[in-house]
Amino acid sequence: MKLSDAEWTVLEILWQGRSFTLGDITSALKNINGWSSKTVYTYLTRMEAKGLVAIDRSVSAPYSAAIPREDCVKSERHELLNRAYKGAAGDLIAAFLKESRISAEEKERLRSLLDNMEV
Amino acid sequence: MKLSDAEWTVLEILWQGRSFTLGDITSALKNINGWSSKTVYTYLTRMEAKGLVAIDRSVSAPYSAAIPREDCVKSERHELLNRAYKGAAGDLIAAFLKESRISAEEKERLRSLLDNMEV
DNA sequence: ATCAAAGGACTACAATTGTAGGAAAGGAGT
DNA sequence: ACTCCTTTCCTACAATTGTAGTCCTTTGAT
Repeated sequence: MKLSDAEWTVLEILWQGRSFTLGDITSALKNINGWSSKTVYTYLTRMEAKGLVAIDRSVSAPYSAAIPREDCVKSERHELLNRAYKGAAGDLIAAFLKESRISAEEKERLRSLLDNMEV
Repeated sequence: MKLSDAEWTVLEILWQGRSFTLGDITSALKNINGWSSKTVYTYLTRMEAKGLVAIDRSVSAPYSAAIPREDCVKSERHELLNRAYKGAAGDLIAAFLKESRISAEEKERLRSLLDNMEV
């Protein structure tokens, strides 16, 4: 499931866990990109049709995420891995390592992940 | 510069380095997704307008990439990092490490990258 | 009970993307 | 020079995405 920027933005709100009203979502997004509530509503219904958003019209806060964030994150990871690195995770990880500044604790964490990997 | 799947596919051909004719590209893509040469031509010209493809109509193989692959790979990396990890490279790298099987040599390479990073 | 604000359903419309068709022009073979 | 295949240029058209407007209903506030 390939998300557009806007869809991702909407889901970031919904992934805060609870259910929301249209007003909740609109005001949360107002600070980010100033959409009208109509626009937000359009997204919500279109995203319901795609299975990204759940709408329970019988309750007062009807909107919630229908897909876990981790699923989306994972598919973005795989997209990058396959598109840009043809599956070569080592190269990808090396590229991120080279261009990121990583704290000493992070380095420790990664080192121990490496050490504890089953080959 | 955000590439669609189709654009990425076209560029993968062009990134093979040399210049191409329309026929070259069409037949290279035929095995992948069977586009008509009209479709390929449409992509090439649209992508020229976006600065992704260079077309030199005065030579016999007019089409080549106008943007290096590494630039696109890098922007995909950043997109993932910011969208899904809010810039936390350590988490992202950890996720890739956890879900990939990496050879012993790769592990060595990564370990020494880690060791040689300036903090 | 009334009235304004919020929400829902439907519609709209331009830009982008995916996928070509047709007509015209150029080049390669005979 | 004639013909055929390829390439170019222009046009088309449906689906998706971004961004609402309208009109009707509901609900909360006084």
